[in-house]
Amino acid sequence: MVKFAMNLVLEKYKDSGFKMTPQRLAILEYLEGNTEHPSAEEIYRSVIRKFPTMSFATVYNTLEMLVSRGRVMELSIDAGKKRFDPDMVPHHHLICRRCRCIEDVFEDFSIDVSSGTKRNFEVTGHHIAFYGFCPSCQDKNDKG
Amino acid sequence: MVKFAMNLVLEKYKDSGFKMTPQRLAILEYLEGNTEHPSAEEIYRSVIRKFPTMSFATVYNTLEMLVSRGRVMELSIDAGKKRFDPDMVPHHHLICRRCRCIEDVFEDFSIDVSSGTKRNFEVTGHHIAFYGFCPSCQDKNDKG
DNA sequence: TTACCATATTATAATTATTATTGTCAAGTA
DNA sequence: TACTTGACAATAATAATTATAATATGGTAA
Ligand SMILES: [Mn+2]
Ligand SMILES: [Mn+2]
Ligand SMILES: [Zn+2]
Ligand SMILES: [Zn+2]
Repeated sequence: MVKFAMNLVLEKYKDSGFKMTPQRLAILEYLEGNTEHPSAEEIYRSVIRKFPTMSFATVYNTLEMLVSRGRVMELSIDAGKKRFDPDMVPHHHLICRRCRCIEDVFEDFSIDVSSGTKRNFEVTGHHIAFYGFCPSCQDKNDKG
Repeated sequence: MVKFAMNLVLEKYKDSGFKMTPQRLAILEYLEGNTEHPSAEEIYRSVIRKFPTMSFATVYNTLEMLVSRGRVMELSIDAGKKRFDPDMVPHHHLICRRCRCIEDVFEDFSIDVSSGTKRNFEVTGHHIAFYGFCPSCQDKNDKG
């Protein structure tokens, strides 16, 4: 089962032009279908279980490579750290102000982008960040 | 003219509950009406011209105080660093992918927030980030 | 299959952004 | 005046990320 998933990821990236290594495969495997929007550290903490010699630099290098090749999205919606999204289909996010969890929103809100072009801004994309409190954080009183 | 502006800022924050100091006044003065969405460093670089003994910690402390009291907004739309917006009126932003300049967008796009409540997410606000290229960056070819 | 080489990995140093700590001082107050 | 409070600055500490350099390895061409 795990092996099968591994083969799928390997299959998917085999002819992608970049060198496949066990480390990269582990990172890609971790990201495949992952909707948690992990940070570099979370990715590192996960893959190091399988590859104890894994370097943090490898995680950053691989992420940088994947982002530059349009395989992974870099999200700037969490202050202080980047978070990564393997889902390249344009979509939006629900962000919990308390625990910083991030959920996907796939609705298309058909935003009128012309306000940008009015100002000679060439708009190539947009992202809606919905801020609020996730189900498990609504109970807890401290909404700092 | 400068003195007059200074008095306006002083007037505005006089009865706000926090102690007015020359350093804070300089920071507030710099932020007043500023639409550049500066980072802490840019604020520091500006105010230190008037107050050469100004500490970076004072900038961060003052910003933290202003954010916690709802006087200034903290923006998480630039990877790696926070940027600050003294305009508390809800609005959106145009972000240049190349030079990272940020422009205000005050249109109300009347987004349907119900997609959040469907998932038991309590949505308290939203922000649209329009990504693209500012007028001066469209000329330059390298759109990395 | 093997030898080669461009590139990946690792350890580590350096940088950048931010937060925490601490001693000092100045304004307000009993 | 003595006491309290909070702001300031210096500086240390931490977190996230990027850069450097030596070594190892995947992919390929002979
Ligand atoms: Mn997502
Ligand atoms: Mn703004
Ligand atoms: Zn939450
Ligand atoms: Zn620009």
